[in-house]
Amino acid sequence: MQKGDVLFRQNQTTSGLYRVVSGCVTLQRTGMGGDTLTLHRAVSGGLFAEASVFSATYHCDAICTEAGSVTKIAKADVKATMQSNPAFSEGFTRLLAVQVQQYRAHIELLAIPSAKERILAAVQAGYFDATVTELATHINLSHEACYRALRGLCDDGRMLRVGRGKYSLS
Amino acid sequence: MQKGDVLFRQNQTTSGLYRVVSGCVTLQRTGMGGDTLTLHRAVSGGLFAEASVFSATYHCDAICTEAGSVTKIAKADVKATMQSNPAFSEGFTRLLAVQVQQYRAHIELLAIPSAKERILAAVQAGYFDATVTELATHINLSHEACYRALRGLCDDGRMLRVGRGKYSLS
DNA sequence: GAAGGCATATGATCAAGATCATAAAGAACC
DNA sequence: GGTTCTTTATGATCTTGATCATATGCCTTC
Repeated sequence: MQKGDVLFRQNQTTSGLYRVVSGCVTLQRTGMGGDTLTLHRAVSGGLFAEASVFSATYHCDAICTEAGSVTKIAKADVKATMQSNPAFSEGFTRLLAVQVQQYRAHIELLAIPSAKERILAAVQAGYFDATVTELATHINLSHEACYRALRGLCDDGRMLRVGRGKYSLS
Repeated sequence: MQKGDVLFRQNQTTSGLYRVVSGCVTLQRTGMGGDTLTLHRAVSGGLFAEASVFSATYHCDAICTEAGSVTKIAKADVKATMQSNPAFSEGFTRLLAVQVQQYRAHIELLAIPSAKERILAAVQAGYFDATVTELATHINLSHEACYRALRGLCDDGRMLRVGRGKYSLS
């Protein structure tokens, strides 16, 4: 899996869910204006497209953003294991429940009007694990606004610039 | 259950999920600034707080916005039934999977920059089933901007004003 | 090493939504 | 009927983030 590779695109028929062995995959949707929106970032050990097990088509694009490898788990296998193994079933359901709550938290984050406060909340929530540009697309900000807000937070003393493109909570 | 009643608040210990028999309940979170954000609206027949089955505490407030009644389903009952009834288990899991996709779609909706386009998308997605004010809190707009955008869409001929506070797609 | 691409960074300008203010219609309550 | 509250609705002003422009550092690739 190389950077830029497309694992699947939205509206494609679902075949199963994926586990990231190494590298990084983002789930994103492309608006009518060509603007991309990051919905999820899966790194080593993470799963993605879990909800596809109950859907006929994928609802977003899966793009590799860091070379590595993934394993696919077929829909049928998941369903069969859910039937036969209650523990797996509960685990899988819990996984989705956690996602529901994460998305709710994310929607709440997006509702924060001020760019600075939004970024601070995002950093505190551990969203900022990649590039600033990536963070920006994740939290509905232009990357310029994102850089400026980070700069502002550093000026306020609420964050620290620890290197080029590297910031941390103070 | 009267209008304004609180079914539960965030951070309270979870006891189970709910089914709305009649009336309406909204799940909302209150920001540090006192601003409220609507995360979900459950009407007759709808469930809410499903994800709480796998969580120790509720992650938002449940407020009655229209008098009616609800039934509570205990966490333990859900878990037990999931163990013994694979069909129920799959159904419940599917419910959460659908929610995950709905939230993703909602996040995508929130990413639409233009107020008019965002509202149009929200109306097409069937979000506009209550008041304009309610819709506004649901899609991260001030209610003033919401009224104005609706007016603009009517002027454009893309929507129709069918009465005071009533609009429909043209 | 040269070239190209991407992330970083900042400045200037502009448009769009937030905010504040005001008012009228409708519903709820006494 | 009168009072109060909410929703609807619109106007004026202001802030803020989007957009456009530009430049540099870093990494990859040839």
